[in-house]
Amino acid sequence: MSDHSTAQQLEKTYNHHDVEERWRSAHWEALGVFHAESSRAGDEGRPPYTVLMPPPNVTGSLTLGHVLNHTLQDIFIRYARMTGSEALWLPGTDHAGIATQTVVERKLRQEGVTRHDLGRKDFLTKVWEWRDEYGGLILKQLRKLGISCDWRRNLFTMDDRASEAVVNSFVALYREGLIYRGTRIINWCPVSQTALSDEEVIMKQRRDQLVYVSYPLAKDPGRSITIATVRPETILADVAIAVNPNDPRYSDLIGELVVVPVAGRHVPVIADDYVDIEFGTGALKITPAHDPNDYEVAKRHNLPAFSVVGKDGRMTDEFGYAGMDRFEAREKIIADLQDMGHLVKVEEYDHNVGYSERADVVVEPYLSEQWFVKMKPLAEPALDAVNDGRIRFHPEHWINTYRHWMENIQDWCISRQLWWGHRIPAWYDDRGNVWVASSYEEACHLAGTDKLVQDEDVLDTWFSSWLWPLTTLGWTGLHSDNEDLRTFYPTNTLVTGPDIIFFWVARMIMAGMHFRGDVPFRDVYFTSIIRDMKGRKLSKSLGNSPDPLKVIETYGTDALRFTIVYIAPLGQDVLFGEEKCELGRNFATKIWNASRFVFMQRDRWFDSQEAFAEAYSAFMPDRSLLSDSGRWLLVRYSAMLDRYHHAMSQFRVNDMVKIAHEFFWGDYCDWFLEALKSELAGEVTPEQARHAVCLAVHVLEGTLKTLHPVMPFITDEVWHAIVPRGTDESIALTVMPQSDTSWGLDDAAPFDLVRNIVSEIRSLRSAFNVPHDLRAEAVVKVGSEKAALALAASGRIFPALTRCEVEIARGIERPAHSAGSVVDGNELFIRLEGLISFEKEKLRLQKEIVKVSGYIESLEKKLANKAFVANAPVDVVAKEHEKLGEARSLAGKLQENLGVLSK
RNA sequence: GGACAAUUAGCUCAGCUGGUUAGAGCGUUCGCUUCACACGCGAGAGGUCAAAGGUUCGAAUCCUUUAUUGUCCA
Repeated sequence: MSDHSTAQQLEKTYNHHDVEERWRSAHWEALGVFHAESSRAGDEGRPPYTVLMPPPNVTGSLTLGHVLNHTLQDIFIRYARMTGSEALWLPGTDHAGIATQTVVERKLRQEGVTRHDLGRKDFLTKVWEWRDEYGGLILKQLRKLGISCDWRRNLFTMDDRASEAVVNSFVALYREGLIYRGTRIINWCPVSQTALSDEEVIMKQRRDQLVYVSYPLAKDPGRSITIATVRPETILADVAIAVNPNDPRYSDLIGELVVVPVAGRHVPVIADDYVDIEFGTGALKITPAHDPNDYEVAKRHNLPAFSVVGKDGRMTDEFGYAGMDRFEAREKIIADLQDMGHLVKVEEYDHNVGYSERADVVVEPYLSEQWFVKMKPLAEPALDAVNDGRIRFHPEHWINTYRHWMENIQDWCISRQLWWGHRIPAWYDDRGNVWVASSYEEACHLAGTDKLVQDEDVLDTWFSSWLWPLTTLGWTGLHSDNEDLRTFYPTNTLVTGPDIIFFWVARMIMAGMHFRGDVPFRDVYFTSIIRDMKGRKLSKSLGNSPDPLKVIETYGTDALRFTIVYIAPLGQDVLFGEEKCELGRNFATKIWNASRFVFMQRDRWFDSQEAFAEAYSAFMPDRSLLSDSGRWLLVRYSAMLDRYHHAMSQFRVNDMVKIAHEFFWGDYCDWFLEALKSELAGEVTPEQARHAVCLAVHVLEGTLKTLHPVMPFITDEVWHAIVPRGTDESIALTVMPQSDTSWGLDDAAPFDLVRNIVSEIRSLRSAFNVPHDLRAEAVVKVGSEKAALALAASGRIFPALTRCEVEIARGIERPAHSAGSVVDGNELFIRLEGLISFEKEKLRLQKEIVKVSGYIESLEKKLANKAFVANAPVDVVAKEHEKLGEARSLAGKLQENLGVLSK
């Protein structure tokens, strides 16, 4: 037990700084409250429930996207914990190869040093130093969100354990023939100077010049063939001109040699089906080193490939452009072609061009030797797992995207020409043979020599991320096994953005299926994309991304968490403005104040904390002691819990939050607590009063639990004030309430009538501009004995809620000088002598009658329709009859009232 | 060009398997410092559910086409 308990009184005003400081993550971390143990789960223990945190980038800092994503994960995990699961949330960070190396290199450049000056070893030392100093920032910021992961298990993708898994899985895949080394045209980023996978290339529309160039025939310079290209600078690397074999325009030229302009080289005209007759001139220049399709064509025709653009995006040719930037060279060669008379024309041309995701420059198709993963064999089981529902996507429609990618999958280029990352476990001997092994020693053993040089390249960061569901649970290779893996794998819910379906989600499924033989998770929840109020994506350059830490400072973490979930429906984009957090802040304040009120009543009706604690622990709602409002509350509470749990089972987190919010504010505060005020002020026995107070606390506590997953701080604070509780106890470890169906419609009906009458009286007062401080008299001509009982039981709440004394009457006529209305078959009249204008009241009644008549007409028409009566289900028809009966009765009463006024 | 999503009140969105007199929050109008809360309470105004066809006894909801917007893939 702790040495102190929390205060039983809440401060007069809610201060989120104090509250969130008191229950911050570090407090629970020190107590180990969010730790999960495989020993507590399993067949005899609690069911395991695991959430895998998408590892944030170590170079990152907290964004609203993180806030949404991690709040959702926290909601799933806290809900699971409170519904009996052994809930494990696995945190970690990602080493982000290119991003991190770029950051550190930029820092070094400010000191006037390049990584090459330092050398590989010293550079990596610098990166680790940087990581130790700044890499924890994002985790620190995440803790501010109050998220409940098992921080003991925090993993970094470059940690020894994760690295071991990377090496072992690489070796395993290589030995199965699923990893190979090959010369191919890959996407090259000239800024980062590394290969990229297809997924790291973003297609952007761009306007370029389509340049028409004529190539003279070698044997007859008077004749020429014209091609169209957007990359005239690569003319220097042309090895052929290709035409379609079925194109009559060029059939006589096939086999001829043409002269490459500027370069002066003679190249053949070849025929290949790949050429599109319709496009451009129907003749295509073939530049195998600078275009993947050309590369294939060249291979078919045994043509050589050579390159004129270097790793840095500058020309490397022998024709006078060497050293120029590729775009500069493009301008120059157009001018030169013009001068030499080869330029036919230039057209503006819109097309899509690949850009490097990180550096935002045009990628260069670059011919080089790289490592690849053969994807087809891995994709098949991964596709099946989603197709047959072993993995479910929320929202479901993302399956289409997933399926499309899986069915058209290309091999994955995994080597990166970087220093920061997992170095490829391949060694070369002096004859150029490659030896793939888990260690240098093993490679030497295989090669039979110790004169081996390791491959210079590192692996794509995603090559470690795709193992995340395995490595976070201690997997280091094919033969790994441990209690955590057995208990917590497959994990349950993955919350991530749809933008990384290919990068990450799909590949994790492949890795999970391949290495562990089972899906890595069962449900994938794709989060909304957060935009600004104008619908634009949040970006640093637009300056439209609010700093979550500042928002937290202003509104509070609970407020931010609540707001972002409240406005983020499943599968829709979210328009976020900082001021929307008022919604969450206002709600937090409401919770605070309502709780304060309830605690005031508790302290008024109980002599001591102990007396309350004793009565409360024994509390069971008792019909004979409850007021109608209390019974009504329990019905509403039970219905709320039903909808709440249902929403959660459907992954409709934002519904779940709305359901709890609506119940608390609308039902609990606006009706129950208001009724309770006047009930406690009236003639109640102390026993009834204490029972009512216990009920108020009981439902407050239950509602706090339902809100706890989304608002962890304030709910813990208020929960600790209910009865004395140690600071080592948490609402997070309590059990979520479930609905209780023993509270049914009969319990709700009496107070529902009272509520409807209260609303009607308020409307009438407002319609006739009755001064708010004027006490008025109302009469209800009850339509049933039940109604009479209900009004008698709750009569004392009317003056407080309506400033009207309400009298129950039978068989009376409409009182003179009154406004009248009908509520649930009961007639209501407010005496308003001197305030009522007969004309106004007549007009109001007439308007009402017109409205009801229209309604009656539509119902009559419906019921007169034989097809409707014949085809519609019986209960639907019955319901329409019922509606009609009620509407007719209402119209009759209104008509009668109007008659009285007209007399 | 293909696939997917969206289009409901001034704004942001609910409305799930067709049967409501179409809802909420914000904003707005009016009244209220009522002993938990003005970050509040109460009462209003505001919508031919993007358009046109179709299915059906019945369509905001299902189907088709069109328009607009967005995302992904060529």
